[in-house]
Amino acid sequence: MVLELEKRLGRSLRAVLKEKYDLEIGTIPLETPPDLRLGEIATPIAFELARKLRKAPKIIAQEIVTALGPVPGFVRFEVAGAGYINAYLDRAAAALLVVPAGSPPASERGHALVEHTSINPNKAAHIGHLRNAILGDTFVRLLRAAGYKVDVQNYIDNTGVQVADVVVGFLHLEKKSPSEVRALIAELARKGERIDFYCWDLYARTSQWYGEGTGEEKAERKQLRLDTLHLIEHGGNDTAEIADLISTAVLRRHLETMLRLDIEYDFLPRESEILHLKFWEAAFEKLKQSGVLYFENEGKNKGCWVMTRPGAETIEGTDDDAKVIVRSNGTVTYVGKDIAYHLWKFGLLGRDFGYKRFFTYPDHECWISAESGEPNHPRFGGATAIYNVIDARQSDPQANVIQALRGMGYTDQADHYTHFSYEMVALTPRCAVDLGYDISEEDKQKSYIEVSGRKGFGVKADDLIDKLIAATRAEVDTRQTSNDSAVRQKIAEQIAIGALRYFMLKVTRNSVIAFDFKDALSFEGETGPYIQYAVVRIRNIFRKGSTTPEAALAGLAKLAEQEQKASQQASESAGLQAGAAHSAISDYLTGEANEDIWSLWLRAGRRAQILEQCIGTSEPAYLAKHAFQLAQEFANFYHRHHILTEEDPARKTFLLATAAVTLRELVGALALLGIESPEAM
RNA sequence: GGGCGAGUAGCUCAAUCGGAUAGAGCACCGGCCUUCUAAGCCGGGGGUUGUGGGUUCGAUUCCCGCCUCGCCUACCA
Repeated sequence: MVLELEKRLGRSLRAVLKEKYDLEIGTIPLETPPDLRLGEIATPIAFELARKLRKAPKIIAQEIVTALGPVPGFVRFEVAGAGYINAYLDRAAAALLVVPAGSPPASERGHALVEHTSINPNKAAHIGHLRNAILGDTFVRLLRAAGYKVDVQNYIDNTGVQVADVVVGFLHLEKKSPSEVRALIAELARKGERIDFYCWDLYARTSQWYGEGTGEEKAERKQLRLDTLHLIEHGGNDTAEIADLISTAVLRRHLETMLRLDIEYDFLPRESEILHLKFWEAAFEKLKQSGVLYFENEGKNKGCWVMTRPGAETIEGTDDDAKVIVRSNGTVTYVGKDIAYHLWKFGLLGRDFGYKRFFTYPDHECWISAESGEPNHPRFGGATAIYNVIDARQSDPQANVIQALRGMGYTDQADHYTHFSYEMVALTPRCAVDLGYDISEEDKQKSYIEVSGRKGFGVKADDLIDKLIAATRAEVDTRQTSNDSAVRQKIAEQIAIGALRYFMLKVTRNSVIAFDFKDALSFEGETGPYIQYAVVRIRNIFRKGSTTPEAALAGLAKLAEQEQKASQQASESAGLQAGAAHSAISDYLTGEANEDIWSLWLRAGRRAQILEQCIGTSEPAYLAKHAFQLAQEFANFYHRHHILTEEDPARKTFLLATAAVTLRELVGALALLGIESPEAM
């Protein structure tokens, strides 16, 4: 509603500026005034024009208002302050615009590909990975709600050093053969234990082992690590078999963990297929042809294929700062493989993966890459816009990939490549101590300490989820004495997940989250459960009142219809007094005592506006904030206006409709955040 | 050394493209459960927006200098 009216006002203002001053303004700046007494929409445009027109802003504002005339949906415009133009909505009409459920978006906005999660499959997921997956999954929901077709991908680096490290652990610390590893995986599964937790410890032990022993031993172990990596990359040997067993088993665990948070994927492209299907060779040719890559004959990168870094000044002679893509021994770096993969994402590589089914969700299948796949598979790749949810530390390599695409002439694709970057989740020193980690005096002074999978330092995702569910279950048990255990468990899980997802989403992407159990386990104030609680309260009103939100909204629509009829009749019979025919709905939304109600309706009408803001800035936090504010305004309304005891039937209808609209918007906003709305709390 | 990001209330964070009186939550203090659930509501104290300049009608926001912190800066992935 607000978005529509803003667009309408913008068009009217543009027309006035064109006609009166012969000015073409691209977009008129529109903002929300700090107080409802100053209207609902405002523009400071007169300030901008003051210099150009050599007039005081206040005078310009007045001229614009005079020239504006009536605009449908608005009751008046005022000049305020030093030259603001404040627009006042027709409140009853605006509310009636919010009542109908929004039509589903035309799914013609394009084909987006979102890559998120992408955890190395060699250990359990930790809280940093949760932030990634929750941000990515939420953004997928936003894009879909806005009308994009979205493919969700989770890139699996199953042949990298991290997997190699844990394989070294199995082979050389635990002396296990492939069949023994296979047996271990089966054994753990049978006992209901987590293989990714097992690997978490083994990975940390192996990392430590590399650094122990004599200098000679260290060198040997370093070589062992490298040899293991090469055996895995090459494939077709025992080492590679263990890598495949482990990475696949751990990957399954990651999918299970994420499913607890309602996070699903469509496709899992793996590094092994990018290697074996020779994506790089195809990309290498294109990179050479386009001149993005050149062979370095001099300097420190002599003998390598390199590319100029983004933003680098063109310099004469040797560019020692260039990014190495192919090493002098002929092997390709990570960025090189990533360029090839991204050419595939945009459908520019000329090669494709094979596809196999891997994991079944209730309503769809998740596919995984394969050298030779199944004949009938969905199509992936060839997107028009891509979003890579990757932490801020990787902005350099991401920029390199974009630079390469641009250099190859794919400027449109480069422009639609978004590094959806976010800051890491770290632990507060207090939290680290509570978890039993030994931390240095230096670290104790810091406000946060970076987690490290290599050191086994961090909070595992499943541990946190278990802990959250236990805490919410204890609380639910004290409140829901009449519900049975299964119902309580379901509620506890919904609240726990709501708390966790909201915790990760309420902070903007570029701020480091210093994790603390006290904050994460909080269910009061600006939290997911606070919003869920508002939903439950509204549902209770309808339950106690023996009616439904649908009936309430229909009731309001009927009320509006009757008023319109009455007003028409009045104008036909009484002529001049037509304008004076007053509307009850309008009365309910005006006056000092009703400002909170109007404020609630106004915010309920902002969904489309917030959604566009989130997508335009790749920032889900705005929606999280919106949902909280809506819940907060409802809580305020709830305490001031008692609905079920309202005696005036028309006003009761209106108050019920207010609750119904709020309910719909809260449930909708929570769903976009990936948070369920419980029936009871 | 270079690049990127950050510094806002005791703490954790917001603040739309440069706009009106810098806002929330937590913590703290004081009230409110015979009511549609107190996971809630109301009230209160709390700020030289790191610092010094500049740009202008207007700066938390943009520019320059300085201070502090984090990350990136491999022929690792």
